[in-house]
Amino acid sequence: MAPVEGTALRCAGHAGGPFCGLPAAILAACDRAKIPSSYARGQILYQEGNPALGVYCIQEGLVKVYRIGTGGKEHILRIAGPGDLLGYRAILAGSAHDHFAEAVSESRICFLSVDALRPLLHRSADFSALALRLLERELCETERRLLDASQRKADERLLLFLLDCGEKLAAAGGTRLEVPFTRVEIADYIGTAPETVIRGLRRLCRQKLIRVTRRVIEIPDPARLRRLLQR
Amino acid sequence: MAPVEGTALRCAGHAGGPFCGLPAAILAACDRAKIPSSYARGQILYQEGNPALGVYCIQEGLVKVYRIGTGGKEHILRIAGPGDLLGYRAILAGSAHDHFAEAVSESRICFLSVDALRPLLHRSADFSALALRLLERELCETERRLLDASQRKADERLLLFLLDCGEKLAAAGGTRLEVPFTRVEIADYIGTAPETVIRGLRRLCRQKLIRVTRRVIEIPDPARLRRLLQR
DNA sequence: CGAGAAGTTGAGGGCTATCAACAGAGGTGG
DNA sequence: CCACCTCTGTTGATAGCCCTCAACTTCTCG
Repeated sequence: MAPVEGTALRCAGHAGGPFCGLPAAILAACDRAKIPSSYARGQILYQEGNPALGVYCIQEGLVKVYRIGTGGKEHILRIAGPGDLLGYRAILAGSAHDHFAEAVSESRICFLSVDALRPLLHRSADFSALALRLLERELCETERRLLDASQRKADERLLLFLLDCGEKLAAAGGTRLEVPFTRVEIADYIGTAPETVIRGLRRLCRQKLIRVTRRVIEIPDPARLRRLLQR
Repeated sequence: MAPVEGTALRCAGHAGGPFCGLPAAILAACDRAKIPSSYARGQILYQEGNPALGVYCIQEGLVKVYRIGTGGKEHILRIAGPGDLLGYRAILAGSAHDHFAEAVSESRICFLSVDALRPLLHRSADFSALALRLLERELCETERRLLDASQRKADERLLLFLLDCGEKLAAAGGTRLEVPFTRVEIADYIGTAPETVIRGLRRLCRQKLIRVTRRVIEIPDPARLRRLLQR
């Protein structure tokens, strides 16, 4: 891919980003229309029921995407990181948002209003292809999680969470993770009780597989953890 | 929608079918290309790893879509019925199938080869819109199941299965279901053990909420079951 | 410093997986 | 037609995972 100047591309973070492959003209248009802003931990991007005003492209930070289930319990559908695009589904479906999006760490996020996007949407088949790619990826991811939720024990799901987090946070290759999630949030993500998360972490500690100090988790040997999940 | 003659439309089963909304010319082309055939219970439409040869449109019968999880255990991702389209995801992604599709009851299913489809695919934006709708629907459904898998007890998931089955099978409004699934398959769908399914059914029987004789399940008052799930 | 949130630990119990044994149905071959 | 076999369904017993509750500690922030 030719190196195209413009922050829309930089928003995507890297070559694998969502906008990768779009024509330069469209990238430039997006670039002009985008509104960058900062979010603190706990700030809401949008809520269930909100009308879809545009899409959000994460430049830096992590965002939790969740629903409220039975009994007001939060369920985290997905954790979005740099390069991920949020809020596009409601626009595709022409409906209101059906989930919440909330920053879990200090984040820099660009907003692209639907008004600015609409003319491009209708003019270019590239956007359909983009949307298809995004949906497909999200669907694969969700199906994988459904399988894990059905067939894995809580401890294994915790392991999966740690490894996933490792990939999202330590793209640099480091094994020391500053996990921005509370124990309750981890529990809401893997579908268990916070106490179970704590005891799971403790067990892994005792087995010298990880080291935990507050929100910092070190994974000396990720490959070893992955091996535990094989069988 | 104007009534368009052609079996492609009839394949879709009803006005809400997947092809609904496509131009008549495309429908006619699909109609010419389709190959109808019959499947017995247990017959495989395609397997994980198979190259994507085309799409399957279910005219009659039920098909289970599943993966093999840890320890060779089957996990049913979805149950497809009349009007549902299968196998299109591998074509969109340009990859091999990543799951299995198998008839669970006597079925009539039309096959549309990718070769016949390809020229249409590239020529028409309608197909993108169709694919987006299908993916979106599938994703919503999967997310709902993920939530249920994480937050509902096995008995509640059984209830959800029965109600879903009711909708799929008894479109005529009847409350008497000829469920084509074995207890093991029900267990694989809701993510539990077959014994748990059996005991759940028995408990519902004792509470006079359903009547079970072999594979026939009667639900006198679906609304009452649904109310149990509210809280 | 105080209050509230987050994290931790222990005890208890319910849900559910697992194992084992058996009953019934359906299909096959003699 | 019957014997046999296999697959499915069923039941009971047992064990273990994990949820719930409650108390307590630690951290954070005004």
